[in-house]
Amino acid sequence: MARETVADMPEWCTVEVAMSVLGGKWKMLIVKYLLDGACRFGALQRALPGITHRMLSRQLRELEADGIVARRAYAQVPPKVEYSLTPIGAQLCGVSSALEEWGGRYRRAASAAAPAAGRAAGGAPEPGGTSGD
Amino acid sequence: MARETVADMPEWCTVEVAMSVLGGKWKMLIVKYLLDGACRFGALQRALPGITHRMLSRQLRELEADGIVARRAYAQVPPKVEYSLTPIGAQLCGVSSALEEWGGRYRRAASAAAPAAGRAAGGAPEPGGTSGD
DNA sequence: CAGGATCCTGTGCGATACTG
DNA sequence: CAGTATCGCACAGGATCCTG
Repeated sequence: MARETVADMPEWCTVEVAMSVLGGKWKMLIVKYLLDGACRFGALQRALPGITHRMLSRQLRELEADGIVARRAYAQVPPKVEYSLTPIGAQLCGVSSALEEWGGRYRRAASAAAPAAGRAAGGAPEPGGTSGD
Repeated sequence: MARETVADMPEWCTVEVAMSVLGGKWKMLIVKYLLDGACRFGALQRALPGITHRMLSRQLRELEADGIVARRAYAQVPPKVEYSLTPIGAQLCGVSSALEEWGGRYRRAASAAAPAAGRAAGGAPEPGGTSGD
């Protein structure tokens, strides 16, 4: 068992609940994209550069099991499946934008501190500098 | 190499930037706790139920390298080290609260859908139910 | 009290190939 | 076009012991 403990976690760690559902490399990205509107499997894959067919499929199924996304399959000859956010999934809008805003701010700071080297080897984004917005 | 690509990622995925820094099981929890104010290693460990000495140490060092937390060591005989958030780290406040809010809402929904079984085996939090805020 | 080193394990994530 | 099965690696996360 890994993270089937949503309703099982103590009161104090609601963020842990959220992270357990949105954790991983792709979940948030998928959600963020679906916030723009429902779309097909193929469209999603095209939208997530780097994700494999298998991974997208798996993440989608997990999100579905978690009640975040809804799956609508059309009984056609060329299979067509549309994914969309459930109401609770749509409410991730706030999380997504907060993450986006901070991410942008952080990257800006990181770029300012290490214009040509990312931050791999200690290039921390200058704590007391560019972050003053 | 895993995630030393902060300043290296394309424009569209700021959330990926954020997730790469805050991903993992503990980062967000540590940040969330530090948002309450600076505190010592021991206090943090006591505050994070389940985290090991080693893990906390490692996560803290990673967060420090990422410029999220600041470390202040006192040259005393019983070593005393205080951790706090850097300015950019403190700005995670919004992310943290968004996550908390959604997490709470999600758990509420999950509990409503599966009052006695979590959601391990398909207990998704009723898409069209309690989520109507 | 803080933190590093070593060892071990589960699983997240990915490449490829096959099915309907 | 969408989904699944198998295989495999690398890494996140953890237990334990050792140092200043």
